[in-house]
Amino acid sequence: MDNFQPLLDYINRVIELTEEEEQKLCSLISYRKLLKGQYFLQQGDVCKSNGFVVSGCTKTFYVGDDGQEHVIMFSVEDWWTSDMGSFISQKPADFNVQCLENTSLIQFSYENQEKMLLEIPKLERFFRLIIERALVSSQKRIVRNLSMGAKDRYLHFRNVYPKVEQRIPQYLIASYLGITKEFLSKIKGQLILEQ
Amino acid sequence: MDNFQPLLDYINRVIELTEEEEQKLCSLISYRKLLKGQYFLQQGDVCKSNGFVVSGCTKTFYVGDDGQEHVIMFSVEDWWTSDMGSFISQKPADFNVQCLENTSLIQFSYENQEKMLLEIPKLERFFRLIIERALVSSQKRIVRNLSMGAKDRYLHFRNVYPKVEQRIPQYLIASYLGITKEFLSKIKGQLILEQ
DNA sequence: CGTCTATTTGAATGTACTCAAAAGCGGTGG
DNA sequence: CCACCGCTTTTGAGTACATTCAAATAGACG
Repeated sequence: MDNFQPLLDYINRVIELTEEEEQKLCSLISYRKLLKGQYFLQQGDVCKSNGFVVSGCTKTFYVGDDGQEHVIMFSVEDWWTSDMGSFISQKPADFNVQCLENTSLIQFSYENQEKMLLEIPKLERFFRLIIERALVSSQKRIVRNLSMGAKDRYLHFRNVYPKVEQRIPQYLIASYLGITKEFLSKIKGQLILEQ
Repeated sequence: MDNFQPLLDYINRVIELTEEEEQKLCSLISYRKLLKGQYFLQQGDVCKSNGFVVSGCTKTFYVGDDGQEHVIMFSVEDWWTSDMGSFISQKPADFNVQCLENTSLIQFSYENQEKMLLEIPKLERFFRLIIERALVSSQKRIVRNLSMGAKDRYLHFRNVYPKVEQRIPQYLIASYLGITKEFLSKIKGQLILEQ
């Protein structure tokens, strides 16, 4: 399937798959298109598949007891999207995943992912490596949240994901950074005055 | 080696190793004792090994530009300790790992870990699974930091790690929670008044 | 042009921090 | 056994960073 090429490229940057393995893999995944606003996963449902974003963008968010939304992550091209906690345990999800744009993604269902790991053991390594990297990023984010003020967290975000910033509404970025939309607006105002 | 039993038990709770594999594994790891206050890893050094804590306790922390310490995690019995970012890239570490008590741990050196993954492919799965769990915890911690006030974060910590709380000085717990020691003290005072 | 959503602005408030000082708590030695 | 030391915790006053709420402004789209 032509549609799966971005994923195969992504995987082959980490490990090397044979033709055969690629075919096997492609037989176990599926392609899906979602419209802006559609949910890939809803809080309370079991996360039955991991998504690899081919185009578009999703936000993963948590709705607290007070009804407030907290953005956990954005997923753009070549990123994964899911509620990993729900996926690995097959228990109800804590998070929602919703499309911020029309989004195409490749789905790994729980059953098929298990199957492909048994049939293509190399993928164990692949997933270990990418999850290691994700864990490192996650830890670094915790450190930033502990050690930086809101302004520096915003500047960091802007430097690291300049393209992501441009396609996502500011109030969602504020939520991702752990601040209110009003305060982010004030920070931006201040940054403009500074130079 | 008798000393490695806690690790073998831990691994066998996740996957199943044969006698042979256990022996192979044990030939590639080493046992190490550190005293209270000693460093397992220092910021700037390359993290050459992952540690599995058999007894004792370590803190992993980051020293910011302003000189302030930020505790990333505590590792007690049956937990891992390292700077994963440094370990997987073999680049200088951002974090320090220091013993809060006399600590015994099992070391996985970078080279030997690679070797064992090649010789015991099952371990790829093992590490994938435990890292997945670590990533889920890390994400949940981010959510707590975004969605809860300091008091609720403390209560959560106290509920989830009651034993850990008792053996670690309060000012380090404050740092882990992302608040000052003074403020944690005030929260505790307030909690006592409340009931 | 009007409507809807997103962003900005301002004033009042709250949560958590800083700094300084005092109190508590082990351990050690006289 | 008590006095002293170093380290941790507590307390308080003043401050800073970030939030809330309300209202005004700006942008996007039909």
